[in-house]
Amino acid sequence: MDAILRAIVEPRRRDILQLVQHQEQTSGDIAAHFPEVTRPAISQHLKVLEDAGLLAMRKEGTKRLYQAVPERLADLKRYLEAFWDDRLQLLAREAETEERRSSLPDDQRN
Amino acid sequence: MDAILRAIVEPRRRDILQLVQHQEQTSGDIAAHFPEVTRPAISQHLKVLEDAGLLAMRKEGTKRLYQAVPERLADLKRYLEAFWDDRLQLLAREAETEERRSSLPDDQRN
DNA sequence: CCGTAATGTAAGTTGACGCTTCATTAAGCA
DNA sequence: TGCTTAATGAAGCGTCAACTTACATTACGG
Repeated sequence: MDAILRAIVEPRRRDILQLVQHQEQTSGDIAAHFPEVTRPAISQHLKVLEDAGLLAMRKEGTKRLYQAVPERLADLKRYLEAFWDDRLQLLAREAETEERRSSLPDDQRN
Repeated sequence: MDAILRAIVEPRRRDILQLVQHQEQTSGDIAAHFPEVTRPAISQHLKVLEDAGLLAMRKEGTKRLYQAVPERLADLKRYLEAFWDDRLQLLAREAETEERRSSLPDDQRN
């Protein structure tokens, strides 16, 4: 999950995700949308996105076609929903560090 | 929006956000939950979160009380909804870089 | 085979950032 | 005023990641 978050934080990678969200694109096509950086840079971004499971790749001759994997974005969406909606993680961490806090003067009301 | 995304990518900052999501906490209280790092480190994280608008601070004597700003998280939520649900941004970028692609040999089918 | 096109990999540079230590501000209190 | 507590500021360090240039791989077409 951390990998997904790190992947989509980079603005360039978000742009790439947008590009291949609804149709396959070759590495070259994608790179052509970003004249400000070189092709290897795009290649590296594609690798990060693929490793995070956000992109699927299939070869066609010497070309490589990339496309978004919507399920992974759904995973992220679910994670964030949980993040801002429930306090289970908070409680978990509370219990985890409870003992260390016993030296504190206040905030012992739970 | 980029600031918000960068802020929540750091796992420690997500933990901090959880801590102050439903109740105010002093800087010291927050730092006490993270014995693995020093207080200045937490201070710096708090500053990043505050700059991103995710945290509100109020002084009380020598203490500083922090609390999450739910509206900012809502902003992020809306942004992500738009991100994976519509292709407006894709179309915008297409139009933006259309001219540069005219030198390419392929992919001229739209 | 050999050349060329499409792409990825390797190595190195640079800037950002999370962290530590040390110093500083600010408030409360004798 | 001067001491203590709560907290940030500043300088410096190490690591990571995004980028570039140069090289390697893979597949097709003569």
